[in-house]
Amino acid sequence: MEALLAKGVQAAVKALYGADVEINQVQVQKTKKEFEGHLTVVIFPFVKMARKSPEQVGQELGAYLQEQHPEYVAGYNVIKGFLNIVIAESYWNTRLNTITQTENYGHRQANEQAPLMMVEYSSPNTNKPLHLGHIRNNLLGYSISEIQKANGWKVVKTNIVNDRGIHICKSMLAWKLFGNNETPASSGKKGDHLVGDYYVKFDVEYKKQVRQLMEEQHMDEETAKREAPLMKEAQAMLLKWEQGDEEVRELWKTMNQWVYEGFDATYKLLGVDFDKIYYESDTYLIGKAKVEEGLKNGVFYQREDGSVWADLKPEGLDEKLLLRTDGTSVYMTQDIGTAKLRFDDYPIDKMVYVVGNEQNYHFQVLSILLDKLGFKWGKELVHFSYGMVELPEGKMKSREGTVVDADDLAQDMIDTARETTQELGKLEECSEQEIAEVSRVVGLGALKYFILKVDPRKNMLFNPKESIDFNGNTGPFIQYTYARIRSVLRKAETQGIKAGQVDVNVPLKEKEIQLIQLLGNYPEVVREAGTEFSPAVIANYTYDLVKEYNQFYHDYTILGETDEAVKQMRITLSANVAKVIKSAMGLLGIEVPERM
RNA sequence: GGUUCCGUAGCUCAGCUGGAUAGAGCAACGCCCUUCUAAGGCGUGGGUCGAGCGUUCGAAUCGCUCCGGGAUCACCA
Repeated sequence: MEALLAKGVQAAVKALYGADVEINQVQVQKTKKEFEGHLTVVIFPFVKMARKSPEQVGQELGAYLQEQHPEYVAGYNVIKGFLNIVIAESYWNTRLNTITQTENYGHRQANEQAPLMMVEYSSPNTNKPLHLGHIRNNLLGYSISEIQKANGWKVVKTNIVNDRGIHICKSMLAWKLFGNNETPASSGKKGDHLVGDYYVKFDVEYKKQVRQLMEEQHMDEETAKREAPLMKEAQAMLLKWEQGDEEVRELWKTMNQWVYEGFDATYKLLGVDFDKIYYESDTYLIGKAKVEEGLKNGVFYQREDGSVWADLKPEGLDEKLLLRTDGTSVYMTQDIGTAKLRFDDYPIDKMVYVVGNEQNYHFQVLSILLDKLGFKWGKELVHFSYGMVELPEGKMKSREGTVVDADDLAQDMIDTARETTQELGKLEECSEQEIAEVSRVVGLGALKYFILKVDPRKNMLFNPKESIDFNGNTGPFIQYTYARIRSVLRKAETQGIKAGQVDVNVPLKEKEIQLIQLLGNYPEVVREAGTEFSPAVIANYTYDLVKEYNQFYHDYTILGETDEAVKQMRITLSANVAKVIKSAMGLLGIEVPERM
């Protein structure tokens, strides 16, 4: 609609003033509520070429448009430098009919030739359970994948598990020393939590040793940290792992397996999934090989101590280490290896890394290095950089026990949803199974919406003391509206009325036009969410739509309407709002209930 | 210190490719269920858009300076 009007204005300016204007110079926006009209043309850009007052130009353009396009321009008014256009009712009804007919409205389906986007997200360490920060990562990763699919990309969701290194050895060692063969089965603990507990146990015992060494042997802190027997043992274990020591590898496999089972449960609870999972233990050697290849080709250089570096000073950055003196790999080396493996596995056109903004520098460097190594998508890789989740006290710190555990939080939300459901007396005649399902959907909806509605780039605050809301600009508010519409539609169906084509001449209330206009914007919103990499765009749009619908729902009766054509239109309008809510929430990974 | 992101109502956030008197939600107070789900709707109060200068017909939005905060600049991942 906006585009159509913009074109009309462009032609009008040409006809009236003989001036050529670029289409993007024509500013068409939604008319503010206080004024009459639906779309507004800003006319300041044309006053110079017309050499008339803004008022006059507005009048002339309005008159011209109405004369040339009576099929959609029903009227106009000019206030200051703004030309407000009233769009014809028949146009809106036609628009509604088009939306009703469109399959997968707002989505562009990928075809065979569609480009392939790989989205890496989650990427956990196997030494501790997922926390709130991971929740944001997982929700963003899943949602942006869905959004890009809706924009016509083929998407491969991937996860790189950091399954090796000193941190896992710490958990393994602590378990060996203090674990008494505890297993998830024997203790009933979730595997990732169990392993995480031993990681904490290591830290506690290690600190004791450090303190002891400082007090009894008068070491300074640095030395004590290095000399503590536990640390030395962990390092020895890592070495054994690298050498493929059977016993160490066996324990490593067992404990990682526990963690994976735990992660899988969390992923399932959150409703996120992956098409392909990579493990760093499989990719780090490939990274080393790739770096050595780069060394041979003169892309990198070696220092006298044997370490390998990339010189990024020409790019305005510093030098970057890629292989240590002892030849072992670092984080960057592993990411290069993973990239190589992925490149071999898939015809990747665009690579997206969903990783926190604390790693902006890392990805700036990675992009340059991949490009230097000849990965065609290296230069164009997207670091979907998102802000931290902060607590009122600041950053979450596992050592201070301030991390918000992912499983606990999700479960709390579901429990709260259930309590609220009971307090409000909803679902009283439903089965336990149905209540549990609605509680799950609503609780998770509240959590997901809370996270996804804020601009991903920004840091966000989570206050555990003030639990996540279920009223206002929230997931449940949107879900509730959906359930309400579904309820009306069910009743309509028992009366034998279904959504369908509406009479083009049916009269429309302003609120109804507003809704059709909002529905009409959906495809553009999906597109913007894709190019901006922002699920928040979808969330905020849906909130606006739902808010508008609730006002309509409050002000007008649907089933009680006596004019059959109007009734039909309202049912169709409602059905389309429900359709878009469900679609939009789907892009956020949020389910919608039939009743709540 | 270099780089970079951020600063909008008491709180959490929209708005930022310049456009009309800066919007929501929460919290506070008041009203609306014999009518399709009140997890809803309506209303009241609450703002030097961190500060200043500049560009412009027009600046929360663009540029510069400053103030305040975060991240990062590891032979950690």
